[in-house]
Amino acid sequence: MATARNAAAAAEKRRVILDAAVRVFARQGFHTCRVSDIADEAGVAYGLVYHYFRSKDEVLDTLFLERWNVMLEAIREVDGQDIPARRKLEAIAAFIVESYRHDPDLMKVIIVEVTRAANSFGQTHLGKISEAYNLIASVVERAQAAGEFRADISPQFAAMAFYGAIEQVLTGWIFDTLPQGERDIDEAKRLIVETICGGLDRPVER
Amino acid sequence: MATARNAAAAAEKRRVILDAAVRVFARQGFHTCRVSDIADEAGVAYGLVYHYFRSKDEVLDTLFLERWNVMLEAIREVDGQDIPARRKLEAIAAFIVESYRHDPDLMKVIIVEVTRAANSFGQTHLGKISEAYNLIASVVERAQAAGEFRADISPQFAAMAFYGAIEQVLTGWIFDTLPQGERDIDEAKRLIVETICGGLDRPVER
DNA sequence: CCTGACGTTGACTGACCAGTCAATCGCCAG
DNA sequence: CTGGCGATTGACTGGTCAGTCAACGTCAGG
Repeated sequence: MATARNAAAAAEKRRVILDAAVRVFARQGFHTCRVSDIADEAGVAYGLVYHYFRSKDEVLDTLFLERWNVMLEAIREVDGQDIPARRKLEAIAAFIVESYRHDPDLMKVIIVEVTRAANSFGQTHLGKISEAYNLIASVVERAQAAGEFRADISPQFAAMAFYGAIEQVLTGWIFDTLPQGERDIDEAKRLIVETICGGLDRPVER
Repeated sequence: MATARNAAAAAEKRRVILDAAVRVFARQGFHTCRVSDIADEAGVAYGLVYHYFRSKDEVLDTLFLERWNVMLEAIREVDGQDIPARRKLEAIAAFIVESYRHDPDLMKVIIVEVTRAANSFGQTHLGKISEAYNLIASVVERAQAAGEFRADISPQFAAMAFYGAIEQVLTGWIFDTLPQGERDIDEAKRLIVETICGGLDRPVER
């Protein structure tokens, strides 16, 4: 049983390092922190980080991919349900917002260091990031075909607006430009979808 | 007249360095490039960059502030006009889109290295950046008071969605995630406002 | 108890680069 | 022609870190 026990212990150590990295990246930023900061935070020797990861970059890559894949999976799951498109967008927005509520540090790292860092890591993961845009775009496209959404706005474009609005709101929370009480966070789920689907215009009476 | 001629020449040299920096930052990114790259691109000795700027950071700060202030001024000017709110948002979107068309490299640098780099330079310029959000929010707020826009979406929030959508579209162009023919760029101005104001929902018949 | 494989350590190295500075240049006024 | 001042040059320095590696610890299986 030695191997199994070791493998489990090794996986745990790896996790400890990843979790420490999230805190350090969130606090200091990826470029500003040193690998030794991660090791210190994890309570582990400098070299051990290189035992579990090939490079500092790989630590961030791992964090990003782990979480992003979960999100893509969630979007696909929502997309498969037989509900109105607007409900789908609500579910997607809710998932992302809840991800933030559940682990703000991790979301901060992913958004600030990868998603919005289109130059450095965003470049590397452009493909993965685009997958999310494309999934959203296809939700919109099918909604247009079904007559749920107006057809004169390109789905790609609508996806950008939708995702852009979400990311901007999270960024607002991350950098304290927007209030982030429990109430505000719940309210945001509604507002995002309401803004993008309903629009700002005062509706002609119903 | 020595002083005057020198002053003009000095201002020109400074400009040459700034313009070179835009190209280098756009091509390689701020963190990845060396100060010597800027000097080379400008056809100037390394040390001269430090004659005109205190630091590498100051070069980027200057580029950002120069352009951002022009934009804030433009938004204020639009806001002062006596036109419907929707027209104001159209004008703001058009201004930003045209800024991109006119100098994509500069806009790329500002968005990628400052606006979206909320960790490094974004932090420094958070105040300036927020000014833009606040101006947009106040356009929305007054439109709500006047009954032009529905009142159940917070102006701050609407501003985030609006600005977020624009930035996401520019980012799409910058990283070739969205098509950027002349037609697409013109179309974008309309689509951004149409999406945010009109919403994605198929309108109940008019 | 021994052995060897693997987890763990942290001092060290090599590369890189921002910013400095002493030396030179070029232009103008007197 | 000359003195002087600001523009210009680029070699050099100091500090920083990512990544390496040789040594040490631990533990399971023989």
